Amino acid sequence: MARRPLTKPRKIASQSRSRATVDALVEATARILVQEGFDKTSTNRIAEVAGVSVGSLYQYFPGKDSLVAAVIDRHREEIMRTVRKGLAGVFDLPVERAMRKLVAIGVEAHRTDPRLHRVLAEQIPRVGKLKELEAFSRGNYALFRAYLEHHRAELRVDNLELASFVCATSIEALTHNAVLYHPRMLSDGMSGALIEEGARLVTGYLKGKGFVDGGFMKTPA
Amino acid sequence: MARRPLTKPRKIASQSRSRATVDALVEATARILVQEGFDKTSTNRIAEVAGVSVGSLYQYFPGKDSLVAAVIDRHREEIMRTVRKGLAGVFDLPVERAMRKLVAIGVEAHRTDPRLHRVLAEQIPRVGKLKELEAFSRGNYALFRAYLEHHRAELRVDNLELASFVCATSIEALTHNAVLYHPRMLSDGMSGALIEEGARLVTGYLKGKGFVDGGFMKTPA
DNA sequence: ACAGAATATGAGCGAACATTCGCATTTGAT
DNA sequence: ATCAAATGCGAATGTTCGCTCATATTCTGT
Repeated sequence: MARRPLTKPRKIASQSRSRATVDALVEATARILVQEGFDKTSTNRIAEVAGVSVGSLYQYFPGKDSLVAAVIDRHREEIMRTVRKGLAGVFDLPVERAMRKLVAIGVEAHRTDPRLHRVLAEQIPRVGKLKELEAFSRGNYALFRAYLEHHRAELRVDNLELASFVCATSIEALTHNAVLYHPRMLSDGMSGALIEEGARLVTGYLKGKGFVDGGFMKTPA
Repeated sequence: MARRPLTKPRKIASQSRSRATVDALVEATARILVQEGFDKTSTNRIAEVAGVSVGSLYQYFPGKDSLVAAVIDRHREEIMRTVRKGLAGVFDLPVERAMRKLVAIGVEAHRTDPRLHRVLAEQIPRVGKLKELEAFSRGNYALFRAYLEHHRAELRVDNLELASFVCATSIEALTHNAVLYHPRMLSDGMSGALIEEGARLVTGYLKGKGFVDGGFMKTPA
């Protein structure tokens, strides 16, 4: 009965089986989010599905939101793993190929558990994870900018900041929307078409400085 | 006391002052959404801010969600008014100018009460308005496609469907993100720069069919 | 085998909310 | 002036849900 008041729910973790409990809880949260929706995702239900009791839940998580946050973190890490893997070598590729690769990576990343991705994307504001998400975006965006600086010679843009924003935003939106809302656009070999178009979009933008009034494009030096 | 049971909350409206009540409720909902957030937006609070009683609220709205839905509809209509106004004459403009105009319209549309727009964008999934939003997107998207068909001769794309998706998605994302998350990008005369870049992005995509391996662009016929 | 720490349990408390219903007040027509 | 319908009121009700705590079970080192 040497029970010191564990009033404030702890977050400190595990020595053996508690690991399993934590995993089960996070896994259950993800499953419920996908299959039953955010509203049905109550602490009691999570515990039930995880096969543990609510009490145990509160041993490791201060509340429902932190459970969802854990799911988000887990998902994001999985995505980053995909991205890092794909990013290898891209830095030294010439623009056209690099862009094609980047769009492909975007598609691939969004394909990581799309149903979960969609729910999370929709419910992130609710959990106050927006800040982290913006940070994440800014990261990609900075990475992109670094690439552009490195390849400045091949480009015909003067404002790299703006160009990074334009490209990163477009690629993100394109892949996000395609995967989540137009899945049939990616069935069969169609995904190649999207990648091709996306790459062409940003490549043209980066390499072609604009139109002279007749409809001509200039060629990079 | 000829009181027939009004149990089921009605939605039928007004003959005079009830109009004011309904307006006050919707207006209060919008104000609370912006200033206090979705979570604080309870029926009681809405009634309080609107200066009416909860009972009256339930006379006209079956519940909190329908209030939010009303706000959404109202906002969307305002946006559509802006868009329609801007769209006049665009249909017959040549590609480059049309695109510039379209991006400008996107910026303008998102500037309609950006704070409300942001909250709504974040909370729409919660209210089950996603279907309508998708329909709305598809509308713009169809409009865009119609434009492309009309100007097919000036273009160098073979898949109009795909091209519409690429352009509409990019413009939407660009303007949305710029207005809501990078407001300083539009202060001063900077908005011109964004419009210029966005227009160049899609125009280049539509008119330049792609690259030959050396980095050349072809010129439209 | 034993003690104490770690972990697990789940009924139940309490706060927040949505919603109702009996009644009061206003409006519009006669 | 009078009445019925429309509108408005808000204390009271019921439900949902997060969260706690007294207790039970398991684990680890000795």
